[in-house]
Amino acid sequence: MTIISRKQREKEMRRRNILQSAEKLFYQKGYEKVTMNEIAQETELARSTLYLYFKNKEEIYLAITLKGSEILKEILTKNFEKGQNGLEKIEMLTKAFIKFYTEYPLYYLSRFYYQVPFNQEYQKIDDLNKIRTESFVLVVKAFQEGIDDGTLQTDQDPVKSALILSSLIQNVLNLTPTTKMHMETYGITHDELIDYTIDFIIKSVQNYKKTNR
Amino acid sequence: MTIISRKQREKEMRRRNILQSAEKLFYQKGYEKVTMNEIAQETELARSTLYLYFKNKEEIYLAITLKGSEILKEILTKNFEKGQNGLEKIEMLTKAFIKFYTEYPLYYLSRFYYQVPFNQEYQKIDDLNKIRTESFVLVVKAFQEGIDDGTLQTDQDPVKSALILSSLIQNVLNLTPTTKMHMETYGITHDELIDYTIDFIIKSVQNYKKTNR
Amino acid sequence: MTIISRKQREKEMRRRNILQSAEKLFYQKGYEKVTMNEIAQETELARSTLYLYFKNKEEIYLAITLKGSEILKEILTKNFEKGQNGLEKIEMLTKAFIKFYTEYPLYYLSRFYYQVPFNQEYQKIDDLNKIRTESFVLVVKAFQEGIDDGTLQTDQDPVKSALILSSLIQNVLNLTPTTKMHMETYGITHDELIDYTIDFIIKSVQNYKKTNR
Amino acid sequence: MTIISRKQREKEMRRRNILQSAEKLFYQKGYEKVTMNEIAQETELARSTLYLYFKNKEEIYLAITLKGSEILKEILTKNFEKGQNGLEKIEMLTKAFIKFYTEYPLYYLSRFYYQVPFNQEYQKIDDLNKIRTESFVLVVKAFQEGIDDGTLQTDQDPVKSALILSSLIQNVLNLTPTTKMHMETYGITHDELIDYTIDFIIKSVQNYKKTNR
DNA sequence: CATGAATGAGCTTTCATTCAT
DNA sequence: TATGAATGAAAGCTCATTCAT
Repeated sequence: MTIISRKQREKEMRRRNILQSAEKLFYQKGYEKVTMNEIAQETELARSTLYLYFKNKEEIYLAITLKGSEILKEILTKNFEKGQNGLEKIEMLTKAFIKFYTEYPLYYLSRFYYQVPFNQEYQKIDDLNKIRTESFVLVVKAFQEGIDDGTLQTDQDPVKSALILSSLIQNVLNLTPTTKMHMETYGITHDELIDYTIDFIIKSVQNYKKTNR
Repeated sequence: MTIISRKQREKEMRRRNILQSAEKLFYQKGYEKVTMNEIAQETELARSTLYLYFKNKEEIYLAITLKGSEILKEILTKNFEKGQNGLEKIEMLTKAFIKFYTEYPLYYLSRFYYQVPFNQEYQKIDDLNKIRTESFVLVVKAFQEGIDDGTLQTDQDPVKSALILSSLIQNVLNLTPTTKMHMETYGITHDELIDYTIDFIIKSVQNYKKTNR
Repeated sequence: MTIISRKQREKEMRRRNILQSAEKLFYQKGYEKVTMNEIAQETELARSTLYLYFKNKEEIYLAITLKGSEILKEILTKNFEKGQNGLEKIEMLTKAFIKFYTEYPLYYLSRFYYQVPFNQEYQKIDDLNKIRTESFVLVVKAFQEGIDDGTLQTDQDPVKSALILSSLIQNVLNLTPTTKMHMETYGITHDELIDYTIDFIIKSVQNYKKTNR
Repeated sequence: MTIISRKQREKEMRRRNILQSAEKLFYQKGYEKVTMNEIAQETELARSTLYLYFKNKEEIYLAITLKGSEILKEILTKNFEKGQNGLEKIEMLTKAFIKFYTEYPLYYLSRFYYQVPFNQEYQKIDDLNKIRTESFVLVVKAFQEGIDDGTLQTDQDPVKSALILSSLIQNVLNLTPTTKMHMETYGITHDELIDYTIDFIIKSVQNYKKTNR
């Protein structure tokens, strides 16, 4: 039994290694530009060996994206529960995004390269979408709670606000080259921008008529 | 002389045709997935003829992006001048983005595919960056003006707010598949989201202590 | 116009060259074992150039087979008309097969490698089958005529006899390695076997009660 | 000793299993299209285990072919002895082929795929050829006997007739797609064709001057 | 100026075979 | 003995780019 599990562990390890290498490369160059050869070299395996672990390039990509979405969902769920009211929940969720990005920056590629033309048949895409929806629902819930308990502005739409929140955070975490350029021009660091954005979000959604922060 | 200029005009025409076809295709399928063959067919030219007008595929992409950035800058500049104070200028600039997106949707690809790994040598990238910077500066200026004249919240950083504004608008105009999915789940239309986002931005940056909108 | 036709001729020439090389290789090694690379080398073209002339390997194979079937049909048709009665027509058709084989031996591969797993969709296969059927019908007709005019045995089935005739001729023209071995063992040449087979066929189908050959 | 022989029996068993699976697959899809993986799966063994029993794919093929040739030879030998004169022997041999084909259809692949480019070095090919020659010699002998005893036409060449006989039978048992198509066109069944061919053969070789069948 | 033709480099993927365990 | 893992070699095919006309 120990033998089996060792082998399995090793196999799982290899799989993870492949995913790590692929993540890194996808992140650096984008899905299309990365070749199976590069992934193989990065993993120090033969190109053909990759096909023992993944059916094709798409599956590698999907595995990474799925994993990332799962981790994010987990972090979001935990943080959601830590908030005592709607506003706090929004704060905690926002920080959850930051935490995810900081600890697993590579997974962020998922947002950028989600454009990949998957064979629609893939049932795995459904899995992915399910998880992402579950994550998003948390944000909506937090908004709804805050609207109900009066910690957030009561005239806002929870869904639309959730969409805006997600957009903002993703953008500020995963900067485009142009944005980077603007930041350099004005000497702004990434951390500064992140902090500012968090403040901006909170200020924009909280019920300033009620709370005095 | 007239002959020369006619020829030149025709040449310019062809160039534009190529760019139009390419824009459309890049927009539909993404830079990587578009082949020179497709661009040629769309333009009704031979594949090799494209190379008389552009050094390679990258240059076509760059030309489109540059053109789009120029148009955007122009619209922003015009609208900037229409605003009487900082807040109005921010409003006008926000609407300028919408206008640009509505009238030249194809150029929006630029944001998404800006990731294309250009040979750093390209001097054309500098041109592009220059124009984009000029556009961005306008937004910063508007914020500064509003902060100075008291129509915008005085404790905000004009540059960081400009970055957030740009991000938000771009994201809300050019939706990711995931965002689209969330919108479908909750039955939200694109126009609704755009309107909501504009309101959100204005509300977030204006000096609510002073103005009563 | 001459320019166009020259170019077209040259293009047609290349196509033929490719087909010739492919024929030779298919004949020598069998469809599966022949690579596009080999065909390219044999034709002194780049591998990718082949794809300008044929969509894929299957199409090359089909083109050869189709061409061969067309030539055979033509020869059969001509010879069919030369025979004055059924028996003579059978003789002429038999000789037509020999002639075809002698002049275009490579096309004989068609019989052997017809097993190739074509995508059923191919409409070209229908074309091929049509021509082959037309050829076969000629043989059936000849038998029917001979049965009717009494030069062939009257108690035979024209279709089944036609099937046997075709089989025999094809086999004797295109020898399997085992058959070759047997021939070597007994010191029999290919021409001897062909002659003997022709005699055998005629003797077997003719009306010996009537004719005195 | 019993232990050893049990082991040996088991080993022999495995070998046979592999051959059975391979036969089936070769028959269905052709040598080239069958992968070692498929053979392994069909046998419920690991891919690499096949290599303990056979040096490579070719050897599997050869083993099947050899086995088939041995069985055929045996059946031919038995039937040869049952015939009382040359004509009867030819009849019995013809029926032997049919019997072999009916009972061991899979082995028939041997004829079709004999084209496989074996490394000439193989000594096993000599074994195969020896057996096939022995089978063929039987047919020749039967013809010779019939010629000598007057039951077969006396002016025929025993070897050449034997070659024709073999060809005819093999072809009629193992139909090409084209032949199948012709048969469908005219609504002829395989059994009908087989029966007709047997009659045809007998009628063609027997001494009609002497016998009155 | 325009193009048809050609190509080299590179892609994803398959598969027979080897080898350490 | 049996196998899972690994791999090299090769396959078919695509595409941006070049070049002679």
